[in-house]
Amino acid sequence: MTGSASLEGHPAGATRSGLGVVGGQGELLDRPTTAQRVADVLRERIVRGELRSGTQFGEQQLTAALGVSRNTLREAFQILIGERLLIREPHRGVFVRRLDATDVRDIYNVRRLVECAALARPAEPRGLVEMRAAVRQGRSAARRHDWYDVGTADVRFHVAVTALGGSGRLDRVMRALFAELRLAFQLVPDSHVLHKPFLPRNAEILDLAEHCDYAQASERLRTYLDEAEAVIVSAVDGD
Amino acid sequence: MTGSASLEGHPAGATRSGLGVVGGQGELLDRPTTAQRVADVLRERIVRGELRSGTQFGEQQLTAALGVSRNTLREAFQILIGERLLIREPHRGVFVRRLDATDVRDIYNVRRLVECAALARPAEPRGLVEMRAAVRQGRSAARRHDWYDVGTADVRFHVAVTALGGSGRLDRVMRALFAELRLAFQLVPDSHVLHKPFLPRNAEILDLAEHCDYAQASERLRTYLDEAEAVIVSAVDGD
DNA sequence: GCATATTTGTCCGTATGTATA
DNA sequence: CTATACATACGGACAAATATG
Repeated sequence: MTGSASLEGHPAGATRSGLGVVGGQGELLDRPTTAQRVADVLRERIVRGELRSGTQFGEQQLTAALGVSRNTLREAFQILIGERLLIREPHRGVFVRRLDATDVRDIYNVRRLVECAALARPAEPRGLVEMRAAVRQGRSAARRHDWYDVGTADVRFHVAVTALGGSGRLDRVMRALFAELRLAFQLVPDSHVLHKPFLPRNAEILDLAEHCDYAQASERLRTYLDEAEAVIVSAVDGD
Repeated sequence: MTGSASLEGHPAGATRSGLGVVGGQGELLDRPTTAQRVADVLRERIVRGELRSGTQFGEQQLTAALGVSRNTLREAFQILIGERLLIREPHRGVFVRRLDATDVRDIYNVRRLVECAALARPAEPRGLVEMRAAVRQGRSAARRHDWYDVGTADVRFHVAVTALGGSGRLDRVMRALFAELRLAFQLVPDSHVLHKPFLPRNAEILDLAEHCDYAQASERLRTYLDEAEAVIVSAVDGD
């Protein structure tokens, strides 16, 4: 539906690695395998909303479009299923995950627990720098009315908050959760209604953290999350 | 090395589902695919320590031992790589993950953040029941000197603590983390040194939670985690 | 309700590149 | 440096389940 997009011009020969710009998070320092690159491409498309929730991933069609074999494609599926972006219905196929209100509430439960805990402790300067950069990116994107990019900046901000927790594993897990969150964002018809009000809230939270008022920052973040959850849930229910 | 163990007697024909008792956490209500069951079997073996850290998973050998094709096996690999139990070294193969001191510290950073936050709030009765059952199981296993099972009970206890957070996604993520933790347990030569001292600590934490002293319970849990981390890290460094 | 077509699930064979003895 | 072993990736085959007429 979203047109055809080859992975790299499918070089007929096997075991070829094209460019592979994105690279996700890559296990260690490996140049990604084909399945990884396929997963990266599909993840990007899902997150951007080019592949809407519920759309089926026909194996036949995708192998043709991406220029990879069915086996490789299925390996990529397993990666994205593990990240909960895809869901497999046995003998029926894999689909872009469709979130309901319960999912949204669950995601925000995780965020409240993890992010608030991470923010409630003295923040490292590096983390604050990244948060500030995210706030700037968000404002810039809002001026351009690029609401997808506002969402990207928002995610970047909260990834930075998570990083305050000081655990690479937590970062990785939360990054996957934020990808799922993009699926939730798509449930809200007009993105600016969702993102615009929360732009200054991030700035406020950053301000409090910079003034070392971590308790207050954490508290503000909690109400932020409560309200964001309410906006999305109401959009789902009212749909 | 650990002998051969067929998955189900490899029925020659394709698309057969054997028994599949374990079932992990299953996406929804699907009867697991072959790759899922293979992943379940391998995960169990890794967690039990039958497949030690660093051992290579030869595709050729494993396909023969499990009676599945290379494609299916590689799908299972992707699942376990996603759970960080296996690691892929490009063009060399996949290996059981080998944890170092940094990994152990990282795991305990996550645990401190998540578990302490989950425990610091009013606990649901159901959660306490599960925690109590875990304590009982731990004591019983200790009487039998079954230290692996003591470890299982310990994990069960802390899974129950995590469940207090009230998020299915968090549970899932932490379950994977605890599987990784079993890898860390294996770094300590004699398990009873690791597990025995922490048996009464769980009971103490449970007691505090049952008396609704959540702040104190969370605090106790934190020192518990600090000490457990120290024990494992010292075992790694002294190795 | 039944026959048929399509798609998934799984296996096998093979070619190629990479690492290692 | 060559040879060997193995991982990577492709393509084709068939059974089984689901969708379709």
